[in-house]
Amino acid sequence: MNQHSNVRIIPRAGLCETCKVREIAACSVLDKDELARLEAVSKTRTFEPGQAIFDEGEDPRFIYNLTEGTIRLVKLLPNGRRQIVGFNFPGDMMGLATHGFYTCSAEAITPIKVCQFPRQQLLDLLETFPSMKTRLLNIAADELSEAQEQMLLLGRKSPIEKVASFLYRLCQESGRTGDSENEIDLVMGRSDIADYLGLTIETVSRTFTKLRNDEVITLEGNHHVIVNDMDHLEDITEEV
Amino acid sequence: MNQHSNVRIIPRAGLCETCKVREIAACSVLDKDELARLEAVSKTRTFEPGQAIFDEGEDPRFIYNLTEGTIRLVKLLPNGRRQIVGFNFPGDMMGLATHGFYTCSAEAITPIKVCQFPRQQLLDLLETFPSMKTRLLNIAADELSEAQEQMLLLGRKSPIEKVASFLYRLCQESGRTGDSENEIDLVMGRSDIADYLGLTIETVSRTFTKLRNDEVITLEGNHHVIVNDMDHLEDITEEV
DNA sequence: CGCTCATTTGACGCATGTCAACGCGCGTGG
DNA sequence: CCACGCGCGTTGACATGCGTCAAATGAGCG
Repeated sequence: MNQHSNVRIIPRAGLCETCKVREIAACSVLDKDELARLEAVSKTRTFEPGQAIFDEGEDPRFIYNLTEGTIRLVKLLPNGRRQIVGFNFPGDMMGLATHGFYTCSAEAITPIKVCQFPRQQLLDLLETFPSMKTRLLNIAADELSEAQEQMLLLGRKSPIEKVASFLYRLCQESGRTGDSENEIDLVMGRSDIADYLGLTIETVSRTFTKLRNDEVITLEGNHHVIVNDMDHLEDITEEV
Repeated sequence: MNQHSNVRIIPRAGLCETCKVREIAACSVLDKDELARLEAVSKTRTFEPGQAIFDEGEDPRFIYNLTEGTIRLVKLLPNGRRQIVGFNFPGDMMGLATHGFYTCSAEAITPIKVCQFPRQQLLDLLETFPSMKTRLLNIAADELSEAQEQMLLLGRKSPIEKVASFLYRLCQESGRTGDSENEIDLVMGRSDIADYLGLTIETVSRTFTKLRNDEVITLEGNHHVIVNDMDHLEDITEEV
């Protein structure tokens, strides 16, 4: 499963300054000197689609910052049941939430790049970076809000509300990062979407079909979605 | 709904020192001097069962620390649908997770006492309390782990697995706080349990009955549960 | 162009929700 | 002290939405 063996470890040399998530990641609050100290303990690593960055239950030796690509956070149950508890995009931190072990696995969906920090070294450094500690606290509070929203979705929404909510969130995210808020690329497959929304792939597929037939969305291939009626989509997220 | 009007505001006078959650709450890491400064901005308030401490969507002016009693964190959907995203017990912080507004309501289940801090004053103080900021970061990370576990439960577990998981967690909590880990008091009603587990009250009731008939648990009244076979209960939490 | 895997579509059954009635405990008032 | 009503929980009958299983279609890629 976990193919840690053949990952490339890229030596760092003033890379933070040119980092693609320099402006949005947790380290964005650091000054040049602090950033240099952080960089001194960090490594850049790459993973291919399907590879695990870490596995649920492992000793959480590292904390990661995703700089390129998309990953899924996965929890497993006997019987092959799977729940995706979140998708991470560039700028997101992974591996902070633990109980003495990683509480979920992190798997690359696309080719990814991460910034890897030895956990204890990062936590030690954090004690000298008050601004970054505050930043992390805010990030954690935000993630908690998102998790609560997802609990509402999983516990009380119908399949069509779930899918609409999922698409609507991606649109907002897309809008915030400067891209068109009416077009989104789904880098994850239907089965990832199903395991994120607590549905089967068949139900996800049927729901996409229904949204297409109702002309709320247009599908160009399986991974590109155009939202024709954003207001209607928003209505569907909390249908009566 | 929200009956803020008739709550009692109790003046503080060195109360932190005798606080019942002094050893477990986030403020436990503070020294005497720091505690005095924290206490200076705090108020103690009490609420009766059913009263809201704050409501979803409100301006998050305060952060709270629960010192006595039990509260539920609630999110609502049109159609009367409700999801309880968590229960809080003495020592828990409330109101940290926000997006510029409270992301859920907090309602007293039992009579409660809280310690109320003006949000910005607490955040300002936090900048001078590095140890408490670290503590809060750890607490937030823990809550995130719990939220992920709850997503797994809501998205992928069967009713009996959900109820068993719920009871099993309460037993562990009970064990950690020094009480018997085989007996628990359910302060919340069946409808709170249902809305926490993403089920209907009927299904919760039937599932309790099944666990009783299978002699996994014994019910003494509706609110006191004795676990007869903890290993069996644990097995049921992830049945194949 | 053809293979493979992902996705879609269809048929079917069951688990869980819905609706309704009943029971029980508790507080209130006669 | 008992009768009554109300809220909460339980139980039963029924319906249906979503999961399961199976087959067809389509997209991506060598």
